[in-house]
Amino acid sequence: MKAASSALFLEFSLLCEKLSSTSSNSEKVRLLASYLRNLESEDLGIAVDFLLGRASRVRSSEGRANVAFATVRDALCQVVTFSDDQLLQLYKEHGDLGEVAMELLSSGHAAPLVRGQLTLKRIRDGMDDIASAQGSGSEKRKVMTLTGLLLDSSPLEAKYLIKILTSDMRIGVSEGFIAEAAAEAFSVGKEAVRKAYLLVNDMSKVAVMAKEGRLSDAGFSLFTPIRPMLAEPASSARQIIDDMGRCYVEDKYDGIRLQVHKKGGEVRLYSRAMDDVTRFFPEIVEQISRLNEDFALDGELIYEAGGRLRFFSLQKLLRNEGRREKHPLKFVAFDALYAKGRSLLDLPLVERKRELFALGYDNCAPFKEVSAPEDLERAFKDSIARGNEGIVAKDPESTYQPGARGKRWFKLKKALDTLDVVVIGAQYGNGKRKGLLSDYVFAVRRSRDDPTLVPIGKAYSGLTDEELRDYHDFFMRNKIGEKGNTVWVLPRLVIEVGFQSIQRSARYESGYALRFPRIISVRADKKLDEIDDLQRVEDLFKAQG
DNA sequence: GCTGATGCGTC
DNA sequence: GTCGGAC
DNA sequence: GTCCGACGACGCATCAGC
Repeated sequence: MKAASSALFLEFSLLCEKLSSTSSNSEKVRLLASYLRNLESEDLGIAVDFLLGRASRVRSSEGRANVAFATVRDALCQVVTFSDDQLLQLYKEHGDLGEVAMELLSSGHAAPLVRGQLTLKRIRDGMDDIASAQGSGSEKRKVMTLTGLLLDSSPLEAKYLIKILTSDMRIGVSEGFIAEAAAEAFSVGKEAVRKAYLLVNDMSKVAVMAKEGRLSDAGFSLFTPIRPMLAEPASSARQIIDDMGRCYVEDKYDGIRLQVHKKGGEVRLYSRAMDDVTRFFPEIVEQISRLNEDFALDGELIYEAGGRLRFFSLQKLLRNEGRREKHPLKFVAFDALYAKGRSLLDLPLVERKRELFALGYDNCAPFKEVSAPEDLERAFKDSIARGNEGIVAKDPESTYQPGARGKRWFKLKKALDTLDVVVIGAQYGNGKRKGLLSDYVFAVRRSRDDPTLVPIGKAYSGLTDEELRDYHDFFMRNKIGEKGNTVWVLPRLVIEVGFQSIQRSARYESGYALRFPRIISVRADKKLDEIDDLQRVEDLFKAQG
């Protein structure tokens, strides 16, 4: 008898099948709980990671394996024969690489006579191998390892193998359900599991803690980031006041969310996804390490010069390790999570602000208390005038709720600009939008006198499923060509797109692109000669300052 | 050494 | 970041 | 209220292939 036995991957795959075919939340929890209950600790950790599409633990906190379409295609090539056309066709039909793999394997070209048995641990080892591949030849190595696993996979197992590897599970299960299931499986309180998760921030660890009765070990600790609290979008100052009454308001900066932990001489910076980004921003480390106290702060990293380009300037630095030049970076702190040796998460904002300002850090975000819509409105205008995105309004009595987008923090952003554009193409969707033209490419006129259409962006967001289905048929009737994933259509459908701002772009012929585009309405009343032109785009771009 | 494809993380 | 859909 | 999935633009790192 082998000591290192491990749960079968086939059972895991069957569970996933059941999960994806049920829409009932309670049924999902029940299925998960009865599966998780019988796993020993190591398998439990792996199973939770896999359920969340987290392939490996090496190299990346988010479990990414640096594998997507191309690598999977190359591995499948080793196992089954198919043409490029076939593959694209299948992908178009299924909108999901895992399902494509299942389909290809079940056509039965290459099933070996004897298949090794796949266990969770064996898959995890393979995933680790793939994720840790680096340097010259790493692509080949990834393909080889994946091929090895595929050779031992039944079609169903291949489906989930690929889904995990590409972090593309789509089984309707995420952290929330796992938390509930772990509570049920190991007979512990749901709240205890949730609370541990907010602090430990790793569902696979939390599940194991629940199993082993160690949930109470969880506590806030320095150098373990927590999920940042989020703000709910609001449509007006009045709505915010109606919901919260009195609130604290501060500017919404166009930067990068940052959590700063300091203990003694050690300073660590964490991004919104809780990746350690310390190495990219030495300026901030230097500023923070001058301070005396130990603490954890929440705030926004901003670029102080560059006008409209502030966010882009930051983005350039984000992966740029070991640079020599200095940049005008500033960490604006707006919350304190930990100070004086204790967690502040359960204190109301009023007191957290007090603790924050008591640290003597000179870049705390200024804030004001308001209780009238007009005052909030004024704060909003002032913020825009300072070149910021809008405001965030917070309930002074609220505790810090990690990861929550509740009605305790609201954000109010600048009103959208809009353009009337015409749809010139549409792309096939993935997952639940498989086989559906679900992403529209649109264009403006070159000028008032020149009706040539120049592409400027893509959008789907804003349409309902029903509308997508209707326009799918419309586009198929107006199809004039097809290339890759895109169907080109006669320019007949005029839509109004909203966006946050306009960017220079090499991606589109127009030379511009839209930030956060969405479809506001379909302008069936408008004709092709009524859409906006490039001149207007340029005007809007310049007006941004 | 350069270029294009690919992957990933920020908003 | 955005949004719609389902519970 | 909350969770989930289907999507936008950008820029950088990495690797394959020339």
